[in-house]
Amino acid sequence: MQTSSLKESIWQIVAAIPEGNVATYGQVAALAGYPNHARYVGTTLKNLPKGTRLPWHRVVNGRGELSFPINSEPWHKQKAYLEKEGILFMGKGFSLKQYQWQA
DNA sequence: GGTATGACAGAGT
DNA sequence: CACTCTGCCATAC
Repeated sequence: MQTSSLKESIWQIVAAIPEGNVATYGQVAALAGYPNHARYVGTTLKNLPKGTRLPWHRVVNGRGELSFPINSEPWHKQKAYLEKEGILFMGKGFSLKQYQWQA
Protein backbone atom coordinates (compact mmCIF):
# COMPACT_ATOMS: atom_id res chain seq x y z
CA MET A 1 0.00 0.00 0.00
CA GLN A 2 2.60 2.53 -0.97
CA THR A 3 -0.12 4.81 -2.26
CA SER A 4 -1.41 5.34 1.23
CA SER A 5 -0.08 8.09 3.41
CA LEU A 6 0.87 7.56 6.98
CA LYS A 7 -2.50 8.87 7.96
CA GLU A 8 -4.21 6.22 5.87
CA SER A 9 -1.97 3.57 7.38
CA ILE A 10 -3.03 4.63 10.82
CA TRP A 11 -6.60 4.65 9.66
CA GLN A 12 -6.40 1.05 8.54
CA ILE A 13 -4.55 -0.12 11.62
CA VAL A 14 -7.08 1.44 13.96
CA ALA A 15 -9.89 0.02 11.88
CA ALA A 16 -8.36 -3.42 12.34
CA ILE A 17 -8.62 -3.32 16.10
CA PRO A 18 -11.11 -6.04 17.08
CA GLU A 19 -14.02 -5.24 19.31
CA GLY A 20 -13.27 -5.64 22.98
CA ASN A 21 -9.62 -4.77 22.42
CA VAL A 22 -7.68 -1.53 22.61
CA ALA A 23 -4.39 -0.30 21.24
CA THR A 24 -1.98 2.30 22.51
CA TYR A 25 -0.71 5.18 20.42
CA GLY A 26 2.73 3.65 20.53
CA GLN A 27 1.31 0.37 19.27
CA VAL A 28 -0.42 1.98 16.34
CA ALA A 29 2.51 4.24 15.58
CA ALA A 30 4.88 1.28 15.61
CA LEU A 31 2.65 -0.68 13.26
CA ALA A 32 2.48 2.35 11.02
CA GLY A 33 6.26 2.43 10.96
CA TYR A 34 6.93 5.16 13.50
CA PRO A 35 7.79 3.58 16.86
CA ASN A 36 8.86 6.92 18.26
CA HIS A 37 6.01 9.10 17.14
CA ALA A 38 3.01 8.10 19.15
CA ARG A 39 1.98 11.75 19.32
CA TYR A 40 1.47 11.92 15.63
CA VAL A 41 -1.16 9.20 15.86
CA GLY A 42 -3.26 11.24 18.21
CA THR A 43 -2.79 14.38 16.22
CA THR A 44 -3.84 12.59 13.07
CA LEU A 45 -6.87 11.02 14.67
CA LYS A 46 -7.91 14.41 15.91
CA ASN A 47 -7.78 15.68 12.36
CA LEU A 48 -10.04 12.93 11.09
CA PRO A 49 -13.32 13.90 9.46
CA LYS A 50 -16.34 14.10 11.67
CA GLY A 51 -18.20 11.28 9.96
CA THR A 52 -15.38 8.77 10.09
CA ARG A 53 -16.19 5.17 10.86
CA LEU A 54 -12.80 4.80 12.44
CA PRO A 55 -13.11 3.20 15.90
CA TRP A 56 -10.74 5.78 17.34
CA HIS A 57 -12.32 5.14 20.70
CA ARG A 58 -10.34 1.89 20.83
CA VAL A 59 -7.12 3.85 20.86
CA VAL A 60 -5.99 4.85 24.30
CA ASN A 61 -2.75 5.97 25.85
CA GLY A 62 -0.18 3.67 27.41
CA ARG A 63 -1.62 4.02 30.87
CA GLY A 64 -4.98 2.66 29.83
CA GLU A 65 -6.66 6.01 30.04
CA LEU A 66 -8.29 8.37 27.62
CA SER A 67 -6.19 11.20 26.30
CA PHE A 68 -9.03 13.68 26.37
CA PRO A 69 -9.51 16.13 29.21
CA ILE A 70 -11.45 14.36 31.93
CA ASN A 71 -15.17 15.14 32.00
CA SER A 72 -14.97 16.51 28.50
CA GLU A 73 -17.65 15.70 25.94
CA PRO A 74 -15.52 13.38 23.80
CA TRP A 75 -14.10 11.84 26.96
CA HIS A 76 -17.50 10.64 28.12
CA LYS A 77 -18.37 9.51 24.64
CA GLN A 78 -15.26 7.40 24.24
CA LYS A 79 -15.65 5.90 27.68
CA ALA A 80 -19.25 4.96 26.87
CA TYR A 81 -18.19 3.23 23.66
CA LEU A 82 -15.53 1.24 25.45
CA GLU A 83 -17.82 0.14 28.22
CA LYS A 84 -20.35 -0.89 25.63
CA GLU A 85 -17.76 -3.19 24.11
CA GLY A 86 -17.03 -4.77 27.46
CA ILE A 87 -13.99 -2.71 28.33
CA LEU A 88 -14.32 -1.33 31.81
CA PHE A 89 -12.04 1.65 32.04
CA MET A 90 -10.70 3.44 35.05
CA GLY A 91 -10.98 0.27 37.12
CA LYS A 92 -8.87 0.02 40.23
CA GLY A 93 -7.05 -3.06 38.97
CA PHE A 94 -7.43 -2.26 35.33
CA SER A 95 -4.81 -4.05 33.29
CA LEU A 96 -4.22 -2.56 29.90
CA LYS A 97 -2.38 -5.70 28.87
CA GLN A 98 -5.60 -7.55 29.43
CA TYR A 99 -7.22 -5.67 26.58
CA GLN A 100 -4.17 -4.77 24.55
CA TRP A 101 -4.65 -5.63 20.93
CA GLN A 102 -2.05 -7.85 19.33
CA ALA A 103 -1.47 -7.84 15.61
C1' DG B 1 16.94 8.00 37.90
C1' DG B 2 15.94 6.16 33.54
C1' DT B 3 12.74 4.71 30.02
C1' DA B 4 8.52 5.22 27.49
C1' DT B 5 4.35 7.62 26.17
C1' DG B 6 1.86 11.35 24.26
C1' DA B 7 -5.37 13.70 20.93
C1' DC B 8 1.01 19.30 20.09
C1' DA B 9 3.27 22.72 17.49
C1' DG B 10 6.01 24.19 14.08
C1' DA B 11 8.21 23.71 9.54
C1' DG B 12 8.35 21.76 4.84
C1' DT B 13 6.31 20.37 0.47
C1' DC C 1 -3.70 26.85 1.71
C1' DA C 2 -3.92 21.95 3.12
C1' DC C 3 -1.74 18.02 4.53
C1' DT C 4 2.32 15.55 6.22
C1' DC C 5 6.39 14.71 9.16
C1' DT C 6 9.90 15.48 12.65
C1' DG C 7 11.31 17.26 17.27
C1' DC C 8 11.16 18.83 22.18
C1' DC C 9 9.49 18.38 26.72
C1' DA C 10 6.71 17.07 30.60
C1' DT C 11 4.64 13.48 33.07
C1' DA C 12 4.06 8.68 34.70
C1' DC C 13 5.83 4.28 35.85
